Amino acid sequence: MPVRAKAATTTLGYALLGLLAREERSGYELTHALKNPVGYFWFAQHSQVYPELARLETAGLVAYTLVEQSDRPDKKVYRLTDAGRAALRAWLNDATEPPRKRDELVLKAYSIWLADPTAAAQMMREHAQTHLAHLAEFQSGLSRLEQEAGETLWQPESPWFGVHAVLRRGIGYEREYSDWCEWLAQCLEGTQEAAR
Amino acid sequence: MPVRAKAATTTLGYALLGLLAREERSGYELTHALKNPVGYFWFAQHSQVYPELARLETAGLVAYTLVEQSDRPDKKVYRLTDAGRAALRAWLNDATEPPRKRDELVLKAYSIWLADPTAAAQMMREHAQTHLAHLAEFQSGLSRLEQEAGETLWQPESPWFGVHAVLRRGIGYEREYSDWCEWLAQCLEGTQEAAR
DNA sequence: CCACATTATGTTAGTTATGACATATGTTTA
DNA sequence: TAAACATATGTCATAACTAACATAATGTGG
Repeated sequence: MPVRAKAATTTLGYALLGLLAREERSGYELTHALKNPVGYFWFAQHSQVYPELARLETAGLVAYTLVEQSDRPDKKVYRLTDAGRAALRAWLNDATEPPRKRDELVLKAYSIWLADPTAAAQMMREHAQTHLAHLAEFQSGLSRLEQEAGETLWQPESPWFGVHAVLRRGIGYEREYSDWCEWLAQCLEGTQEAAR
Repeated sequence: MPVRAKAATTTLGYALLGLLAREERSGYELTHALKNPVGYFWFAQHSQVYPELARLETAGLVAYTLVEQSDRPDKKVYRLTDAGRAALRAWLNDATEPPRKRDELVLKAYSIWLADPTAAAQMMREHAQTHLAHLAEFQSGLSRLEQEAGETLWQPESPWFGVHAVLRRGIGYEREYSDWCEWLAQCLEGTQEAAR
């Protein structure tokens, strides 16, 4: 059974290492990569990314090369060191706590009996739409991945496999979320017979 | 379209108000209530609850009565004020951002191509079990609710309806999560033909 | 009888995360 | 021509959150 060892960095640090394990990137690029699809399950703003990169560098887990640019501001391109790769691998073996979720909409659902049912139903319908839109994004991401990666997206040693796994999670999550919103909307409208 | 108004308190504050809208509770009881089922989507420790209650009291959203006990330490029993109920209702109409998820296991999945597939598969199987256990808890919670609440759990004006909604979300979430873990484990073991 | 758990309420130090401020260059759009 | 946008890297004040410290009464099990 894996044991939770003393961490070499924060979880955000491992997120950055996981990105750099695939290719070299600047802080700016890492910040943008912390959107779709990884960032959909771990996110940060540049104000967190830059200091974290500095810490990772001090810890010897990443190194950077200053790239001078004439047309744009210069940038620091970071890469994973051997120590960084080892730390990332070690983290994968550590025990992981199930996520502690904080979801304001579910919290509102708990008090929804105090709200106007018609307005609440409309609100839930809007959220259903939002999550359907996210679902569509993930699904088209998976389609693109199938084009790009082919069979390698099923091979556990391939970096594409990691993207595949995250996209699958996103697809399941968004589908379930949107179904729940829709179910709740129907209950609120009193057309819940169909939903039972 | 609902607009995000200036908040009267933090989200944790609304969680506490939502609990107090149902019945009077002490800080200690609120902390424990911030487990199943509400707390499964919003949690806090007592070190956050007590100061937040003090702030809510200063803001006039809750009031308390000191209950002296001989066999146990005295306690402060908090109740919702009219202003508190109004603030809670107003919050329900505010726009809600979709939750920004932070899930370390999904983050690990992104880098899982660097791990030993056999060990990783075992890890995912353990997580599948954890989420199946949570699923069972939610399902038995729903069964108990059906006994207690009867038809009222389908009525949008009933406090039970809020519990019902949260439990439904929990059931869907945990089922989906556990399915994903299982799917990923099969992929890692190379028995993914069944999973495609 | 000692250790531990439960009830009960707080504080404090530290970490993590957010939103705004700050600066600089070049390109595109209205 | 002015404004907005993209690239690029940082800082800072505050807010939110965690883990540990602190206290105190009673009940329970070994």
